[in-house]
Amino acid sequence: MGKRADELNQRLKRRGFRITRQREIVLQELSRSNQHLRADELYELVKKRLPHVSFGTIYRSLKILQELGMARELNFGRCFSRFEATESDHQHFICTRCCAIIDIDQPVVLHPIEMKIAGHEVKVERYQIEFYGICQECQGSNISEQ
Amino acid sequence: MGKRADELNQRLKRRGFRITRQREIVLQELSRSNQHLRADELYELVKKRLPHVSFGTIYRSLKILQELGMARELNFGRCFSRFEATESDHQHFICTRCCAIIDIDQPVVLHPIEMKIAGHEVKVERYQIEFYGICQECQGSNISEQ
DNA sequence: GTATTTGCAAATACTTTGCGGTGTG
DNA sequence: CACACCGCAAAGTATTTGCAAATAC
Repeated sequence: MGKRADELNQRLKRRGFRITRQREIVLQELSRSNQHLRADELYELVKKRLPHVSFGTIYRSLKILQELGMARELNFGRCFSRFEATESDHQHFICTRCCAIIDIDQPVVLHPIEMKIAGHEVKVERYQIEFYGICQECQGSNISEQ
Repeated sequence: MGKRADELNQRLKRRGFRITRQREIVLQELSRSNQHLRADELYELVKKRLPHVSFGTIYRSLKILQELGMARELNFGRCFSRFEATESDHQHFICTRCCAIIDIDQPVVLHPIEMKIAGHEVKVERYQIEFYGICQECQGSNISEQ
């Protein structure tokens, strides 16, 4: 059994959830495709292995995976909701024209001094940086540009 | 006429859009309430001044305001879509429990070196940093934390 | 005058939920 | 063998769209 599936089962068990093939496959497909999947794309992938799976199950599994900290929902402006498995900590570039999402793999670290949020008694657990702009492909389809 | 309305009219004209009371009021209400409004909240505010306004108009005006760079849509995970007027550049803290959004007014600057996104031929136009965590109110109503 | 925009309502898109049957622990 | 979970379908929620009337230019 994969290390990842192991982790999932442990976390499910610890929270009183049951171990099911559906949840395992949803996580597998989400992790395997290193992309940012819309719910319907994930549904199609899972359906190849579980032909009778339903959207309800996809959404319910995603919700639990998020609760377990093994998946994350991404919403960027007007673009669709996307989901990704949370393996590495990385940031995203989002094309404001075509909604393409590109992972920024090298760490973008905020200096401690910049993380001070004075005056607000909040507990910051994580931060997420989104870079917005125009992707290479959309630049190409511009009005005469090299 | 307000400076802000002036700016709106100029931008509308430049893009061949027409100047209408609806668009002016949508922008006014969005700017006046220094909050992050859901579409339905904005609708209620505008409705006080234009009793027959419709959701269609709200959404269409918001889309144009965004196109003109005078409003911005915010989506944070599972929380609703919110809209805000783009006056100052600031970042956001989002409570993962109650979806409260707190503005971080002091600048959080990324050092130039940290903005290099090597290997991707993209044009970064802006970035947005979101801090996630638990807000003061939700910390108070805690039950158990590990 | 005419092309854009509005109000209204219906349609759409995405997600959630109720329920009866199924499978895990 | 009890209770969580699934598949299915229907409902819910947020947003978009078609169209005739109103309005900006």
